[in-house]
Amino acid sequence: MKRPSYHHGDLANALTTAATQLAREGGPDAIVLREAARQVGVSATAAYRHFAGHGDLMSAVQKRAMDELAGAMRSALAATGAESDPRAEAMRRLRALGLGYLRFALAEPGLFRTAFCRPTPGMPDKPAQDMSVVGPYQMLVDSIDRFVDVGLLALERRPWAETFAWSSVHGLAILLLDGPLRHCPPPDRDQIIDRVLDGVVAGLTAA
Amino acid sequence: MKRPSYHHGDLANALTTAATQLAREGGPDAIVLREAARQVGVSATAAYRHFAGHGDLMSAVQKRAMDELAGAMRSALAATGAESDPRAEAMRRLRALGLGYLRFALAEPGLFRTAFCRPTPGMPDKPAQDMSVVGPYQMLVDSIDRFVDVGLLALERRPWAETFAWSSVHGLAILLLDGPLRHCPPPDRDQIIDRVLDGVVAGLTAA
DNA sequence: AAACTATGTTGGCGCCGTCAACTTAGAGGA
DNA sequence: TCCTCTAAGTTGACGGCGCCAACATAGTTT
Repeated sequence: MKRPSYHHGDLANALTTAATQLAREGGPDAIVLREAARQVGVSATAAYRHFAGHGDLMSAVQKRAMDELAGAMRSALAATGAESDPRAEAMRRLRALGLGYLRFALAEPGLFRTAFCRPTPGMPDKPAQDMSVVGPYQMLVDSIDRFVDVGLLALERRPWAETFAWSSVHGLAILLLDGPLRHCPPPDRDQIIDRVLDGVVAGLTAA
Repeated sequence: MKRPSYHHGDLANALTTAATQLAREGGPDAIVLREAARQVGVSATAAYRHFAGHGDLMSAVQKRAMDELAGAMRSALAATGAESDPRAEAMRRLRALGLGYLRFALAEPGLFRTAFCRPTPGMPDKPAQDMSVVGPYQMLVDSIDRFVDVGLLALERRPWAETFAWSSVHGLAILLLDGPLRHCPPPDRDQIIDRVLDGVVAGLTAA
């Protein structure tokens, strides 16, 4: 595992990958710059040629995590078969999105927590960070727009509708991962997920 | 600020208070054992006579934070005037609870984040911890039981209904504090909160 | 009064993020 | 071709952290 030349060639990427693996296994707190450098086979301070500091590295990992989440949601959406009734289809797509979100959170808790962890002092906290969320967010917005298109959601109730949906699903993810539901056995868990998705759809489509 | 005697007398409490103040100002990551000891005017290792370690201290702070949250919710509930229509009253109480929850999260972000932060290795993670949440949780359950009592929520939809409500409100809190909504100006914020609470009530009471 | 125990203190370990100063390898112009 | 310049890595050090072992002190008990 010794690199042939003095210069690495793609250290920024290698460090981000190593740090992402750390986050995958232990969440945001497991992202330790020195360990990532160690795994890449480079001195700790070498990282500072490519990252402003720990927060900057973390922010790179966040972006990767968010991309993985977006991918999981995309897959979940793609795995949803077509439907004749457009209303049923709109609901099914929204549920698929939520399910993809939750399944990712449960399958990759470390990455999920990292994706949404609060910007540490020393992190950019620029619009760039919010941009990385555009994948998941845009999918959700599109999915809710369909509700309007097929007449499931009145235009006057459209504003912030996606925020409601996102809040519910995200909150459930947090409660399942870190909250009081964290020791909930999988059968109950699946039932809860179903019920919360029911609530979201009902909350959106209610008169 | 020098204590008169060699023995402090109530060090555990003093440390917890100091640590709680740290958490209030900077969230869970700001809870640093040495700093708490410093502020109390005691050597760092003295804390180990009263706490198993950093995680144990943190867990004590968590309990305090959860108590403060429960207090805020209780106040919010108490501030709600009576209502003639029992259905309207049930809804109003649930909304008051959610509002109290969210206002606390926004007013005391550090404590709120600490209250719900994931058990670190080294923390008990015993039922005791889940017990501390019994205040907020029980209030929510009671409030939703009223929905059943007044016929707003069918019995068959009762299971996990409080989980749905909690997820939505908790998720919104997280998104507002740390998520993509963290720079949302207060007017929009209040509107969002209203809309999400609408969604919760609608999701619960939908046919 | 003596011994015991609960509660502090000091000093030190290994980890962390970060900085300053030095070294190396490779690219580009004379 | 050689020489220089600079981007990319290195070493060594600093202060802060959680934690441990060993020691000191002050109440309590007998």
